Amino acid sequence: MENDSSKRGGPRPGAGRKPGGGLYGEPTTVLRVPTSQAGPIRDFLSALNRKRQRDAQDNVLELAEFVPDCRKISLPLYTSKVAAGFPSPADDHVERRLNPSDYLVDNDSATFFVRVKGDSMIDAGIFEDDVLVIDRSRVPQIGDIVLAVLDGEFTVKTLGKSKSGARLLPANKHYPVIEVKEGQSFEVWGVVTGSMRKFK
Amino acid sequence: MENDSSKRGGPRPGAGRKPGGGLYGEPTTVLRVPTSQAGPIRDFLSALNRKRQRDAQDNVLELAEFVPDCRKISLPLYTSKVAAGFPSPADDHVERRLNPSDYLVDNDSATFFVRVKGDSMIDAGIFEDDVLVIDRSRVPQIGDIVLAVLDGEFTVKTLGKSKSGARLLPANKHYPVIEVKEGQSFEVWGVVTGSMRKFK
DNA sequence: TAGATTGATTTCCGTTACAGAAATCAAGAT
DNA sequence: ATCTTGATTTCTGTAACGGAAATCAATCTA
Repeated sequence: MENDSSKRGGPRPGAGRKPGGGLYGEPTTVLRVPTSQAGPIRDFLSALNRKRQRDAQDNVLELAEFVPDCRKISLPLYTSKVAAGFPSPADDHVERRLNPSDYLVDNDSATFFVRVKGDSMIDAGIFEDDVLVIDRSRVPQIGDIVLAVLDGEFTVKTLGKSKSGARLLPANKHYPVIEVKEGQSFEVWGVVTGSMRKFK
Repeated sequence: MENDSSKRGGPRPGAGRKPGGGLYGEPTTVLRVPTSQAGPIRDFLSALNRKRQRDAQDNVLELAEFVPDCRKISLPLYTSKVAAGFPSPADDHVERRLNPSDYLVDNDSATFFVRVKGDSMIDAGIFEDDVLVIDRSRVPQIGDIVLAVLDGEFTVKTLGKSKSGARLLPANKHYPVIEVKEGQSFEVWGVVTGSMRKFK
């Protein structure tokens, strides 16, 4: 201010923005919301404001847009109840079909099964008494679950690699990693391509 | 702490709550909202969370009908202990021959399949993308894993019992037990008798 | 041995604090 | 009569804070 004797401006007690003079015309509250919902909530508040401007005397707005979508799963096979209460193979809604043999076996002349003993692969979802599908024609890769023979003993483990050769990784923290050492006979007999289990 | 020589506790680098471990399972943002809308927005977020919990328990992805083998295969099932040599069809260690459909399906006309999503039954060895064998003709018992419909939503859980009726037990400690309440529509559509999985 | 306890660690969430923007005031200038 | 001006007051988005909640693994207990 160059002119120190300016007589403009000055104290105006009671001046200042009046309450309700903001964007929403009412007091505000700070809320923490999931980041994914911040945008939608902002959009909603914008829309609410636009509606309030349009309906100056009527500012009722339902939060209908924000009711969670409770759509049911739409499964054509079973959304209608047939008379007996159970769908039948002849039901017109059938869309998917499955045969376990076709699903599990790619190359039947190179496939056999092994029943599992123990829990060393439990974290990979392979439980005691599961039946594993073994495909001899598959080329084993690092990370594959394989049927291996180490010193004449069969074992099912994840194939790993170490500096000196192969290792067999259990999927259960209570079991040690098996390092294949010099002088040991080691062979991969097939790759586990699937598994099946009976519950009852 | 009266005993200064306690040896419990202590530094654990890397301990601490993991990201995504909060109420919303995602990062949050602070928003200022009109006070009149704070309640409705809170209600919305609560409802959204409840829906997310329901969705997480909803582990049925798709259904499929059983179809018989078009070409019957019968492949060897070996014991896991074969002393030496490559297993052969004449090998004494062949436990028996096995067809996956015969192994998994007891009652053709009452069987269908469900593909699973999520991890709510992971401790029962039911992983994402597993295909479950559902037998409609089985009478469900307490302790059975069942395909149930609760308020129009399919879910696979262990059937439990409470004082007031049924409950559905997840096999994952991170999921709550589902209590079936008065007024809810609840039905068991079949018993899980088996499962299968493709690894590759 | 399995499960509980413990002190430390890390993230989360509701609230408070902060600071610049926005709106308002009336005396003085044009 | 209208515009300008420095001061005043409220508003709004974001930063900061602090206790709660969840997690960790060494140690203890049954």
